[in-house]
Amino acid sequence: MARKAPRHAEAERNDHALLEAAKKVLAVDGAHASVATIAARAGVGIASLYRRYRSKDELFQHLCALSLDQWIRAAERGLQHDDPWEGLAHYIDACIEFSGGALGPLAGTIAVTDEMAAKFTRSEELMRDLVARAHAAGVLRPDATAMDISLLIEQLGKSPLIEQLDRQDRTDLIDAARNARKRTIAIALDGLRPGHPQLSGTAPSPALLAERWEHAPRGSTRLPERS
Amino acid sequence: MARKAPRHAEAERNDHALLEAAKKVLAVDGAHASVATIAARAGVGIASLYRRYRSKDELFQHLCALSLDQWIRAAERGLQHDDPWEGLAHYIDACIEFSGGALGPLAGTIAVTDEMAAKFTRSEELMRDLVARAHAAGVLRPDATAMDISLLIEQLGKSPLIEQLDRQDRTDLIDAARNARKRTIAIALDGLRPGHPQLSGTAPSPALLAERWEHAPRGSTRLPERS
DNA sequence: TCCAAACGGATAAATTCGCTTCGTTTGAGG
DNA sequence: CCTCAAACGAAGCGAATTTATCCGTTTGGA
Repeated sequence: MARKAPRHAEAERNDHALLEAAKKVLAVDGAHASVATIAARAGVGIASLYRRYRSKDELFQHLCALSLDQWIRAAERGLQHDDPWEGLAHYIDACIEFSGGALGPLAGTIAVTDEMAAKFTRSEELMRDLVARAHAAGVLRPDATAMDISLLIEQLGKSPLIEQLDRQDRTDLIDAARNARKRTIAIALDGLRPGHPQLSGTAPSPALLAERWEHAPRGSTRLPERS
Repeated sequence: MARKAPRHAEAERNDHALLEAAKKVLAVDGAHASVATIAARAGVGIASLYRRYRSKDELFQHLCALSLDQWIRAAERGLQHDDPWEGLAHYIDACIEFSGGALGPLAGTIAVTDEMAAKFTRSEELMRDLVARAHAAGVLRPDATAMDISLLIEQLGKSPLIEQLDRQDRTDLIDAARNARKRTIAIALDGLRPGHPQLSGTAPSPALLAERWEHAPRGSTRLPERS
């Protein structure tokens, strides 16, 4: 069996801290976030980052894959809800909450792995179900498509005000800002209920978003097995 | 009298192109946009930028002041509308359209001049009127405050999808993306109409946003007279 | 008590940025 | 058709970042 893991526990903790830190820093600094900032925020040395990920891009790819997992889980939990509207609303809330607008800036800057593309497809299917169920129950305005809702999530996930306050360490105000955004989200959700005038223009094609995850410029990079 | 302006016309055209380019680049690249990128996008040399503005910050300050003017004009035009709801809706639409999410990332990175602070105060007053009028006419949900609407505008102004497409020069898709965002905006506007359940939480304090423009770290920098 | 595994931070190498300097082009007045 | 000041574009400079590596130190199970 032998000496395999003298500080295995610490390594795993650091791995988690790194991913959490990367998400926060990405949300605040945008796509040009530096590895030094991420490592510092995680409270680890830079070498610990490069011991797990061969490059900055690989870290971001891993982060994307994990976020896609969260989307999938959120959709599954939404479908378990008995009330179709509550299920959809909780899904939207959850997606806005955990993504924190971190993935938007990343789009187009990293190579898309096969794994990521597959997870996106799965997530899209689940969401289509979620929306179809709400439509069938008549609790969602008929002219709102899954794409409309995806875009709404992306729009609301990124909050310039919260990012500014975060950047300036105004910890006294971010609670108020988060509360304020909750109200904005609630307003948008109300706009999704039935009983509103027909939306103008044609519904956006799902390809608009899908293209982001399907476009795989180079042979997919595979992450090394871990754990 | 004498030889005063051999190429005055070209200079003025370039000035305008610079400001327009700065807004676009800021929206796409965020607050770390470089002067080289801005000058290139405007189709002028770097020196032409520094001949008009003593520094990068001064260019951004001027841009902010101009945007605040646009906000004010949009609010005034909204108030001229006979229909209180139409006036408010057009105001929101206009603000989202021309700001393009350029000012959000700028917040907190440049010094706030007295001029900017004054213009923000004026813009805030006009908007309060706009909202009060809509409230009085009963065409706006009573629990939505001016702050709620300001935040909504800021949220919807910045579109990660459009920015990504812009960055990648996918000119074939940005029209579709803009149309898609129009739908998102329409949904949010519907959520502002009366007849929805009470918003949870307390209304955000106006200070949340105002603080951004009132905070004047150093003595205000004045722009050199031009024209 | 070992010693492999994991650690952190200094550091190398390359890039990027804000800004200046400089030689060239332009176009209205004479 | 010259003249020449005003405006131009772009190469270049030093300072500051950024990615990634190297190496001496710490840790904790066998």
